[in-house]
Amino acid sequence: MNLTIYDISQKAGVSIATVSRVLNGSDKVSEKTRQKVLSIMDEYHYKPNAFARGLGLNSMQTIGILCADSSDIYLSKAVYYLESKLQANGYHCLLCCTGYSREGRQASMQLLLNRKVDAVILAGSSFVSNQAEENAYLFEAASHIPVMILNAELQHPGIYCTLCDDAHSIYTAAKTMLTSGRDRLLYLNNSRSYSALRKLDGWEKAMKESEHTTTSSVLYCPVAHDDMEEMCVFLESNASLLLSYNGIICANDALAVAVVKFARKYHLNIPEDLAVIGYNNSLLATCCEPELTSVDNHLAQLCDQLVQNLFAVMNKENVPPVSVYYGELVKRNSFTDF
Amino acid sequence: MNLTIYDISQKAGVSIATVSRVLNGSDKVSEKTRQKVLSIMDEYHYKPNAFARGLGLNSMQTIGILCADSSDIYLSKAVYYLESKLQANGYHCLLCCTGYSREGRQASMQLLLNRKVDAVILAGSSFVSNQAEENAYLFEAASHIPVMILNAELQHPGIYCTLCDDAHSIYTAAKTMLTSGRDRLLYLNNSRSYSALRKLDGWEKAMKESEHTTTSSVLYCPVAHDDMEEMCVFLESNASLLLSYNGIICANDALAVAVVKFARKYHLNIPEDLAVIGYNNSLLATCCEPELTSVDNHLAQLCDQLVQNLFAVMNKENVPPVSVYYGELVKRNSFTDF
DNA sequence: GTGAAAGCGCTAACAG
DNA sequence: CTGTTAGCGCTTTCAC
Repeated sequence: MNLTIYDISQKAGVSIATVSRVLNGSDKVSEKTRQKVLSIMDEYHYKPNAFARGLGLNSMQTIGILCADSSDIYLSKAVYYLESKLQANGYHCLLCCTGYSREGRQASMQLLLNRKVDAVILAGSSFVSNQAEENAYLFEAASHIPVMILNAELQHPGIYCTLCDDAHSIYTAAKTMLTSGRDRLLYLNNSRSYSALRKLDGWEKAMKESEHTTTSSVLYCPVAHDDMEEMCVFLESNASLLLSYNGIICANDALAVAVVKFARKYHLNIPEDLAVIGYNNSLLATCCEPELTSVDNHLAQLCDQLVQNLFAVMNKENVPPVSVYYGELVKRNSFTDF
Repeated sequence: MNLTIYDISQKAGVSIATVSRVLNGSDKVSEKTRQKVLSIMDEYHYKPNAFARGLGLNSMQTIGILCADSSDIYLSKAVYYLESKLQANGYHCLLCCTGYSREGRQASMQLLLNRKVDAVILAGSSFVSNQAEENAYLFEAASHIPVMILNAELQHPGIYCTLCDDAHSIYTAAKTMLTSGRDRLLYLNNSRSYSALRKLDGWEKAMKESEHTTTSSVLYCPVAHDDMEEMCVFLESNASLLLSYNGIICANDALAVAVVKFARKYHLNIPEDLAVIGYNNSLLATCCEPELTSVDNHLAQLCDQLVQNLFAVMNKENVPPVSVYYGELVKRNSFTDF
C-alpha cells in the first residue's frame, strides 16, 4: 500500500534516479522536473522507506543516548535537552537506560552499536570509571562512531567530552563557606562516578588549604537517588556526626533536602546553626524550606555545546576533545553569607 | 570491514539461506549445521546489519515513545518504566518530545510513522483532546500500527489505553476532605489535558454532591511544570482567594508544594488551618514541610500493563481497549484526618 | 534440511 | 541534466 520510488518515478515520467535525487536534494535536477516530482510525491503522500534508505546510506539519522536512569531528576533534564536539540537538527534519539552496573553499560552500548546509530551520547558521569580497563568499551565504540560524553572527561581519539568543572564548583562552595566563618564542614555524597570523584577532589583541595583551622569530614550515603525516606533514615543514623558540623555541602539537591529535614527534626536553624549547599539547582532546591543555595552547572548549555560538537565531529570539523564550563553558586536561604 | 551473511555462509560452507535461518531461529536446520554456523558467527563476532534486517523484516524492533516533556518529574518516570520494560523484551525506544502544541504532537507522530516504528506509546494525557478533530492523527496512526496511550482514554480500533481513574481519585480526595470537616475547598490545577479534565470531573461531582454545605472553587495556574518561583508568584497574586479556603486539592505535587510555601508565608498552619493534597506522590511530596499527602496512581504498574498489552496486541491476542486502575491516597502530614 | 534466486526500496556510480 | 544498472545485506519462496 505504501508507494515506492518506482511508483513515483513512473507517475512523474522520470527514472528512479531522478526521484532519488530530488529526495536527497541534489542540485543536478532541473527545476522543472524537480517541481514535477515533488508535486507527484505530494499528491500521493509519498514517504521513502526508512529502512531501505538506511541500508543505502548506512545511516538512519539516529543518535543513541545512554543514561543510567532517565528518571533521575538531573539526567531527565539532560535527556530532554539533548533530545530537543537533536530533533531540531533532524536526528532521532534511541534512548537506552543502562542502570548503574558495568554490564548494563556495556550491553546497552553493544545494542546501540549493533543498530548502527550514527553516534552515541553518554549522559552522566557514571559511564567513565577510574579503572582504565572498565573504559575499554568506550574506546572500542569510539573506533566506530563518535562518542560524546556529558559530565565526565576521558581523553581518547573519537571521544569528546563536555562538562562542568565540578571540582572547581565544590572547591568554591567550600571556600565560600570557610570565608563566611564556618569552621566545621561536612561533605555528603552518594556516588563514586567520575563526577563524584572530581567533586571530592575539589572538596579535598579546599580542606587541605585550611586544615589547620577547619574540622572536616566526608560522609557517603548509599541510597538511591529518589528515596528521600531512606536518605533521612541514613542521616539520622549518623545524627551525632552531623550535629558536630556547622556547614554541609551536598553532592546533589536531594541529599541537601534530606539535610534540611534532618535539621528541622533536630531543631537546628538553617543557615544560622547549619549552612547547607546543594548541587544541580534542581526543582528540589525550591521545594524545601529554607530553599537551597545550590550549584548550577548550566546543564542546558552543556547539552547545547555537546550536540554542537557532535555535529561538528560528524561534519569532519576540528573539535576540541574536551569542553569545560564553570558552575555557579545560586544563592537562596540555606546559606547566605556571601 | 563488517562481515556479511555471505562471508559467514562461505566460512561455514553453507548457503546464506541457512545462515539466515539460524539467525532467525528457524527449526528447519539440523543441529549440526546450526552449531557449525553459530561457532563461525561467534568466532568472527558477526552481527547482522540492522538496516538490511529491517528492510527484510519491515521492522527494527523499535517502539516510539512520544511525550510532551521528558523532563517533567512524572513523565520522566513513565519514560523510564516504559523503556526498561521494552528493553527487557528486546525492543528499543525512539524517544520523541513533542512539547504541548498540537503541531508538535502531529509532527512527531509523523516522524515516527515515517521511520516505521512497530508501535507508538503516548506517555501522558496531553495527546488526546476533547475536540474530536484534534485526535484524527491518532486514528490515522492506529490504522498503521498499535497506538498505546498512557493516562488517557480514547476508544478506537487499534488504540489501547492504560490509565488510572483520575476522576475517582480526585473525587475520593475531595470527599475525604469533606468528611474530615473541611467545608471550604479549592481545586488548583494547571492543565487542560484529558487527565486534567477527568480530575475536574471528579472534583465537580464531589462538589455537586455537597453543594449545600460546601464553598468551593477552581483555580487555574498557567505556569510551566517546573517553575516553582512563578507558581508562588501566581498564588500570591491570588492570596485573598486562597486565604478563604481550609482545604486545597492540587492536580500535581509541584502545585501542592507551592501551596505549602504560600501557607508558610501567610502563617497558616498545615494541616490545621489548611489541608493540602497533592497528586502523583512524587519525590516532591517528601521534600517540603509538612510532607504532602498525595494521590499515587501506580505509574510503574500502569507502564507494566501498557507494555504487556502492547506485546499482546503485536501478538494478535485479544486485548481490552481500556485498562483502568485506581489510585490511592498516600497519607503524610499535609492532611491527616482520615 | 539445504541451496538458488528473486526480491525489499533506495543510493550511487557510470554513461550518455 | 537524466537514465541504466549494479549493489546494500538480509529474508523468503520454491525446488531439490
